[in-house]
Amino acid sequence: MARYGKEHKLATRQRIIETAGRRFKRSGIDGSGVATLMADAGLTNGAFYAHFESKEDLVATAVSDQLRYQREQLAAVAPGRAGVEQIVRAYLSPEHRDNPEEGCPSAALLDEIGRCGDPTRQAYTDSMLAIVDDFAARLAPHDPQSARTTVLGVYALMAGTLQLSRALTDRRLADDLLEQGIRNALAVLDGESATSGA
Amino acid sequence: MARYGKEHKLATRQRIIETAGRRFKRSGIDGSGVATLMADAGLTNGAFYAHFESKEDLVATAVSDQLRYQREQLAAVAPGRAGVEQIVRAYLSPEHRDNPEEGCPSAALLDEIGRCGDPTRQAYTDSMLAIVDDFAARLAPHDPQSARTTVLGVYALMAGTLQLSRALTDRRLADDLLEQGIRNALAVLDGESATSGA
DNA sequence: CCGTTTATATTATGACCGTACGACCATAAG
DNA sequence: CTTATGGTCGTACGGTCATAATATAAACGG
Repeated sequence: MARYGKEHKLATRQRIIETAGRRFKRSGIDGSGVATLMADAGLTNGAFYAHFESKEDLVATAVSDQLRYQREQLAAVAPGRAGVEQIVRAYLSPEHRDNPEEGCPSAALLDEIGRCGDPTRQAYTDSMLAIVDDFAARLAPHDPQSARTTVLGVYALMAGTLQLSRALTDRRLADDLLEQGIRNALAVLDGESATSGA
Repeated sequence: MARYGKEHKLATRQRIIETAGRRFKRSGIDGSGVATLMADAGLTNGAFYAHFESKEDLVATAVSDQLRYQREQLAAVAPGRAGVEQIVRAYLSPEHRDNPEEGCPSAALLDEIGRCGDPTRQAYTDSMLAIVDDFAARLAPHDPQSARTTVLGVYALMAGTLQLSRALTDRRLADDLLEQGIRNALAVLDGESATSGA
């Protein structure tokens, strides 16, 4: 009875989710209307509600998807301290700052997510925990439970630093802040591993 | 010829700015309409444009005002390391997290500000620098220039941590993150002062 | 003490965009 | 050729920013 190959709708849905993720990061959640989101995916607004119950439904889904993608990217980096430093430097780079739509969803949307309803915040929390646990296991295989909070703290540090760097009009200052953020992130990570390692 | 006491309009303007600041922090910038903002101040939408050129004009003004207020609050705290620790603990407290409309404008709005136009970001930058220079002078009277970036980094760390704590639905985890943020902020501050002091 | 003057605020209006839904259509699978 | 699926288009209703016309109220002169 399947009139369309069953991938069709799923592929469309996925396309909407991905383009929406990018649009949200560029224009904000409240700043992105359904019509615009659908146009980004090459569709018109009416088709939206065949794929999602509501805008909030899409928001939660897109946030999850964005964090899932971020998790994959992080997992692809070489293990060990060298990998960690590479991640930190890439995250707190001028390139990342200047291309929010291709970057971290938390840096682009965190305060807006904080104002979202429970379903969206729950989706964010779940996906966030997957990232953090992934990373904690790599960072401290002997005690991933305690490393969880450390990783969360560093993540917050990096997201906040990138946001502030984006908000400043003084380029020089914004660049200096990124450098400072790298030092801070590494100091926290090294300091913590020394503490828990000793 | 002034038929109204000249304070009247200024007082009204200030009332709009202050109530708008609170509303922005609660509902976001894009999430707050002009009519709502005016109703908060006990007025109707039409009167808005007698006080401000546009919504963006108000946003820039309100952001400045919020940061000016934050600067005053910070200046009122006792100097020395004890004062610094007090500030960090108050900032990264569950009370602050759970009352965004009375709290830090950066924690509530930073990513949205990053997407604002130049005038707003410029206003943010100027007010931010006033806070940071204030604080840097208190923290390292001998070398406030270098302390500037340190303070900016800690500010970003704290804002990001508070945002993330607000986004998480797991209360326990959110609380743990705040504690971790306090440790991180103090570690950065103590580490930096040791470096520049030695 | 009262009316005039004028600043301030209200209400009405404009054109546009927001979410959400329903009717209709084209197409591709069987 | 039938059928249901995924899509477009049109629509409802409210909210958005902004402006203009109108009403109100405060301070002054007489």
